[in-house]
Amino acid sequence: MSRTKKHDLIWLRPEPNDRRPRFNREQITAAVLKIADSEGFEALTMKRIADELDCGIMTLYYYVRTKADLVTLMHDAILAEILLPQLPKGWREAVSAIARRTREVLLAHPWSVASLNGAQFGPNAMRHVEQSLAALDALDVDTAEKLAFWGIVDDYVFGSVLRTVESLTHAAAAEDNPTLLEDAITFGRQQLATGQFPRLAALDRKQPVLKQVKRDKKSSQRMAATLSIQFERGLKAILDGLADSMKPVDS
Amino acid sequence: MSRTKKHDLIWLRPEPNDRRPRFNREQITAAVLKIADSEGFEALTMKRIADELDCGIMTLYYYVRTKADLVTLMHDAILAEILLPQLPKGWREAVSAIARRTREVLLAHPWSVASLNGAQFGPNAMRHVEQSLAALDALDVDTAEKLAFWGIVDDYVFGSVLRTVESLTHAAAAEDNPTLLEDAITFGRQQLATGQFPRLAALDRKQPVLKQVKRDKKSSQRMAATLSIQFERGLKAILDGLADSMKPVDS
DNA sequence: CCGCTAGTCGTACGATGTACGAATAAGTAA
DNA sequence: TTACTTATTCGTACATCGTACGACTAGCGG
Repeated sequence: MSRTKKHDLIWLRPEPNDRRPRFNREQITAAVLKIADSEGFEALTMKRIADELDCGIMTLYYYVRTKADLVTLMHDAILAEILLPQLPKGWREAVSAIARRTREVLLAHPWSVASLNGAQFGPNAMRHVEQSLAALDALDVDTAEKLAFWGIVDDYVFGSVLRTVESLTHAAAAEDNPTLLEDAITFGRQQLATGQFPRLAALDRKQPVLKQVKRDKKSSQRMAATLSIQFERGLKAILDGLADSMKPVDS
Repeated sequence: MSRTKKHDLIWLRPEPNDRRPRFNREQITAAVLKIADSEGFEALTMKRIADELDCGIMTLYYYVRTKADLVTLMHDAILAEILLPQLPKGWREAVSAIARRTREVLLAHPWSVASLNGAQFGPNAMRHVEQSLAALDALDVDTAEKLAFWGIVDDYVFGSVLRTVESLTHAAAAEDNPTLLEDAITFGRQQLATGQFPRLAALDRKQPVLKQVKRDKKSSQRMAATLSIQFERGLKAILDGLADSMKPVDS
């Protein structure tokens, strides 16, 4: 297991390099992100990570106190990705840009939303909040109010991503287990047949939802586009509503 | 372990009652909910559940194929709770009522939001959607549009609850581990001291966030009230915005 | 050359979900 | 009654997981 043997030839002996550990947190975070992105959050095993880095499992615990720490690192990395290099002019555009960016990044790492139970507030979280406040600089209200404003938008973004990820997960599950989809359809039909759901039944009659859909690239793209439009609509509605709520009637 | 011994006295022998299993899913669901509510989602162990029901662990697998099935049952139970006995008049009031109810119930079962990865669509989910559509009966748009409308509101509600639960979790964690809170404060101060966060620093100067707060019942209530007001504000903004987006300019 | 200690990681343990199949008892047919 | 069937219960065994403990190694300052 020892990777550096005692050799006589100097060229085979590593240069004394200040006694550095083999890894640093950045490398470990990168490995962890890679695994989570390509194999899903549940594939994140200490063993899997150690294999990826080609080290012993327990070595990881030199860099990190617990597996939860790794998740914290992952979240902070994500928040770094969310940061915009610069904000567009105008608070509305700025807030929209941050919201869109947040959505994109979270969707690119579908495990992120599901796993943020008890996420810790790290350096990049602070940067993100600061940037969100900066987006609202032009607004003539106090900081607490800006935080509230931003919170509402963020709530919507997170909720939207949450449900989107949810539906993508289902789609994926249906893809590699067709029986599941079949069963779901059967169940849906049964329920509609009870007559308890007139509105849903009517919808299904007009444009059948309960049907086997061939999932090809085209349909996925169309679905993504629909979801994106839906998101924009909600975002616009919220911003409109909030903008209204901020200018008092007497102006 | 056998709970029914062979007795000679008839009164001690159970009446032949049609060979019924000891439990049904309803009872199991109830037990599971009870545990999750009182001890948290992570306390939900097959062993813990079996103990609660006073049966062997493997007995559970007669009623349920996998632990995930239990979670599915839990979610459906929650959705049942969310159903309103009747809807208020007027779409705005109806939608608000459903949204508030959803929030209340989800907050009453904080594990629900965190655990809804891959939740299955059950009977009560259908009822919930149907009711949400019913709330929008008065609107003169087609069903797909109503679904979109409802989706946006639901996204916000979920996101809001998600973040609220998040902050409650943190508060609880800080409570039974004061060191954690201390560390967080130290970290925050360090970060602010770097000067990278002028807006946050200004906020902290005006009304210090980074301080030890004695967590008593009063302060929890005040926090809950604040969060609730914040929620209402967002809800109003969304409904205003959506209502606007639905009446075309030409009327 | 010696002792120290930063860094690595093998071993061991307790906890978990669940596959398998044995044990039991209720019902049915003889 | 007796024997057979089968619904229901659950003990045992196992693979997998996170991680505590402590042994080992190698590079450093003395």
